Amino acid sequence: MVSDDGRPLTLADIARLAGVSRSAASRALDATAPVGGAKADRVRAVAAEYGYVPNSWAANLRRQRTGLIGVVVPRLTDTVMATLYEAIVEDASSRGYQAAVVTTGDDPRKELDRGRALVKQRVDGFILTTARTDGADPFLLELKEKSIPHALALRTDGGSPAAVIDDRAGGEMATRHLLERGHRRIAFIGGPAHASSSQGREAGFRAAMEEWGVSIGPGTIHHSDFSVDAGLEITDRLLALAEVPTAVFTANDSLALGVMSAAQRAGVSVPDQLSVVGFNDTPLAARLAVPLTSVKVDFARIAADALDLLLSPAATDRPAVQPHLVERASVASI
Amino acid sequence: MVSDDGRPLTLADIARLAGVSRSAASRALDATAPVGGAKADRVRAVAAEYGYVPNSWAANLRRQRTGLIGVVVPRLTDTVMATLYEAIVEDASSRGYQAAVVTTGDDPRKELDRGRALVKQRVDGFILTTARTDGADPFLLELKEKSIPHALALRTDGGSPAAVIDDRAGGEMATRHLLERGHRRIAFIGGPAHASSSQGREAGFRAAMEEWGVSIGPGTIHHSDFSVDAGLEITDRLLALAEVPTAVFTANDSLALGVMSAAQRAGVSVPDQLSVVGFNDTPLAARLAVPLTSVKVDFARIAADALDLLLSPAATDRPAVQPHLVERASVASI
DNA sequence: CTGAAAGCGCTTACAG
DNA sequence: CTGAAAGCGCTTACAG
Repeated sequence: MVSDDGRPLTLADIARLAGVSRSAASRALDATAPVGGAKADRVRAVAAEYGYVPNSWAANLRRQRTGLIGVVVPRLTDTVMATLYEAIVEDASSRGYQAAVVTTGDDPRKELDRGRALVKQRVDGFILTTARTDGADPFLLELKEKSIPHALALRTDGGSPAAVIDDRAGGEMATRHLLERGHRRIAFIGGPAHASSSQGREAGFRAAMEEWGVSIGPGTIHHSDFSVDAGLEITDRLLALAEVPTAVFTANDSLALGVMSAAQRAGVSVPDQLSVVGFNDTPLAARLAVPLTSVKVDFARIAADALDLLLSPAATDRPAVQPHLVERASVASI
Repeated sequence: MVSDDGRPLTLADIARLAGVSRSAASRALDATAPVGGAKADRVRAVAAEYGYVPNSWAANLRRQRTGLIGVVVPRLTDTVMATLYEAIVEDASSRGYQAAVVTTGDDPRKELDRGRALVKQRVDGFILTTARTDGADPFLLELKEKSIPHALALRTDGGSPAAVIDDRAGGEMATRHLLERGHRRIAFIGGPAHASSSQGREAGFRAAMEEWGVSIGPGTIHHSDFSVDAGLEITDRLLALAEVPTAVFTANDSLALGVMSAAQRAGVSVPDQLSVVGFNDTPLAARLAVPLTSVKVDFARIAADALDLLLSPAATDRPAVQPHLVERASVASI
């Protein structure tokens, strides 16, 4: 594994041990186009015997790349982002890449600063979950302008390659589920207005309501920042309406959690007086006092699609990943 | 920022532009021991003007280091781990290091595999949150055996350098708080028996109970895997005891969440019939239907201490970080 | 303080 | 298929 002085073996060591030149050793060990021949076999045998691992930083220096992928997320304390990043790290690793993350706290200024720092670290490309449809995303604009490879995940800006969920289908299935259970006064709580994910889920909500010929009540559509606090606050307002909704569909599970907390604080029983459907099916959903019905998403698939888009020059946009509804106890029939 | 061909400027470019040798340019730009003189000033002016950023991978290759720190955590979907990792990334970045994370899912086999993969990537050192006091930690043993630099965070194995919380003090303050509110039948739910964090919190619990001359009831001390599910399940057992506890102190917030969910499912009111105190004060604690009283921890401090231990050759063990109690609505007086 | 030279560990035209 | 040579972008003894 290591030579006498405790340092890792180098290609030169392997070449010497196999009795070939460094060039031949390098070519024999090249994973993409391994060369044949007796000498090459000997090199591979020696490398395996000594557990030789190429110094990928040196190789990348020569190849003029870094093997590093920059990942930009709002925060890692959001379970969705943590799940996605874990999946990216794992998948990237299997493709011979490393992933480096920066968090933006939803601050475009911070995103620009920290994203640029990663550019200076010479990452080979970026995966962003921070895309906006309003164009107010300075870092993404900079990537485009400088032609730095990038792919979007979970959210799209309408232009760049993006690995996304079929948000509209998810919104439809959640809303239909509530309609089928007899609900008619259904509220929707979305995320930020510039997030395509929230837009799609809202579009699905509206489509299902229209399909069933149910009108959307006044004061029952809200937007937010995807936080528990927003769910708490908006629910207080919903419960104060003249016609209180009997159900709420939220664009993520954090909002749903806020809805349920606010309902409980107000003495409103879930699901008897208020049904709730979330989105993402985060691990906590199943473990709440009242287990949450939620739209489940395959984040490993999203991660794989985003890496494909980034790393395969020929990759075209992937079909949106299909979510599905996981029914639990937070929805009652009326 | 870039030369005509679109590639980043190199040290050679800066040297040429400043009319000095590459050696002189390199020394002028060396952050640790910047050299004086008129030429050096000129180099710095030119570098600033063109926004030159050294290729740190090339520098590290020459310096025989990578500037990469490996971070090993059970999972990133645990808010505590996500918070700590975010803090490590940020702090490491300000010291000129990158952080690469691997997750183990609490599986020593996976930890060994993925940790070794990071060793092969030639990281300069490791920060682990997976230490055990029972010695059954093959990857940590390997790091010690091969003298690979490492520091522990949140948990100690009793030997390696470790940045930890004063868990015992935290356990004492949580338990005293319950005792002061009149509780006597207090249960404790810890984490894994091999986790020093859990051991310390339990020791604090026992010390406070003894200090107040209160005996610990049968069946009221439990260990777990720190999960919500464990909190749910153990609470079911606590509620079935002949003498049901009036309060529970849990070694983390996930367990506390499980306790509260199980209580609500069983129709037991928190805090009227059951008081709960958690540990870590994760963001969710304040946003639950019944806001959770919890022991707050400064994770940024832990991250900084761990990096100090890893990177400063002269660093001695830091004093354990002092937690403090955040009182909310989950504790009632009796 | 300065420059010429060597070298970190690798890959890749080039000529055979 | 193979080897000798050049070079990725940097740092650091060495001699002045």
